[in-house]
Amino acid sequence: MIFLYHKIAMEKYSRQRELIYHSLETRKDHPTAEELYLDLKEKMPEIGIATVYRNLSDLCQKGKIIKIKSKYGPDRFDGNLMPHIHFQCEQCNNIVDIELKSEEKEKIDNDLLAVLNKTDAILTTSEILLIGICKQCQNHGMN
Amino acid sequence: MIFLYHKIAMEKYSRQRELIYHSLETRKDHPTAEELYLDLKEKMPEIGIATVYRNLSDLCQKGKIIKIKSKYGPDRFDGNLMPHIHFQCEQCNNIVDIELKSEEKEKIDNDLLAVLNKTDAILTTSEILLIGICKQCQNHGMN
DNA sequence: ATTATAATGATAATCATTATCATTTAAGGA
DNA sequence: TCCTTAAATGATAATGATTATCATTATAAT
Repeated sequence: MIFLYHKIAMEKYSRQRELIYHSLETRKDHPTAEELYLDLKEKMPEIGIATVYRNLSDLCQKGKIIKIKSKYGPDRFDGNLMPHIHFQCEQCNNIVDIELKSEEKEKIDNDLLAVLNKTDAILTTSEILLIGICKQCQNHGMN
Repeated sequence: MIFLYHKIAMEKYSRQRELIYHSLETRKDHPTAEELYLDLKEKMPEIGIATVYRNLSDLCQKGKIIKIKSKYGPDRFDGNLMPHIHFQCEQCNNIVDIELKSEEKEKIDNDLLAVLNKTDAILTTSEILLIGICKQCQNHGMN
């Protein structure tokens, strides 16, 4: 006899997802999927790159991490959910967080909301990317 | 007798580049390379998609147009060089310009500069993308 | 222990973009 | 006008990043 029944789709634990998430939570940089994959392979040699992409994508959809569309090169991932903006160096392509004090964040949000109010859109989120030349690249010149 | 001499690399006119640039200058939306290609093919059936990508890339480097890294889907291109920010609808993926009055732009720039001054970076440019739900999608619900 | 199914890893497939290269075209003399 | 030169083109191969497929494994509940 066969019983057919529904089961609600539920997340099932996996060591891989745990590792991916924990790594992004603790790293301070913003690795690409491949950079993260190569790093995690050291701790877990059997991990596959598809698993990394799959979980990064899932974690983004659940809002647990953020995908950054890099101005140059492939997408990067960020486990920092605190209000912040990004700075990308146009020479070394590195992206660093710029943390915002709550008063700074409010000021910027207010400016942006004032601008958006002219339209009839609902604001979900905003992304600010500053682009320029970082300290190191100013000193070393072009590599 | 053969004379060898240098010639400064100089831009040579092409009907294709003219068409691509003029189209982006006048369009108010932000097409992807492929969308633009399909549109231009109607006026110039012999145009190739490589030519579109090539010229979009060149025009970007010369600062005559802007490449927008879309939150969803492939890159988009923008011929509007006036100070403005973008709004992308997370349901229909459309991107629209939000023009800034010079006082609004100044306010935002000042906020961002204040934040950046904590670092030692030089600011070249900034990109602001607002994400949310546009008027149409609020009315029609999810398609 | 059994069962159901979510998740994985290998890899094929896809999508967007860039590189290659033979041919065409624009521009500037002869 | 006719040459010459090199930039630009268009077709298409190649690449890079990401997603889909699918047989197998691992988790969690009974």
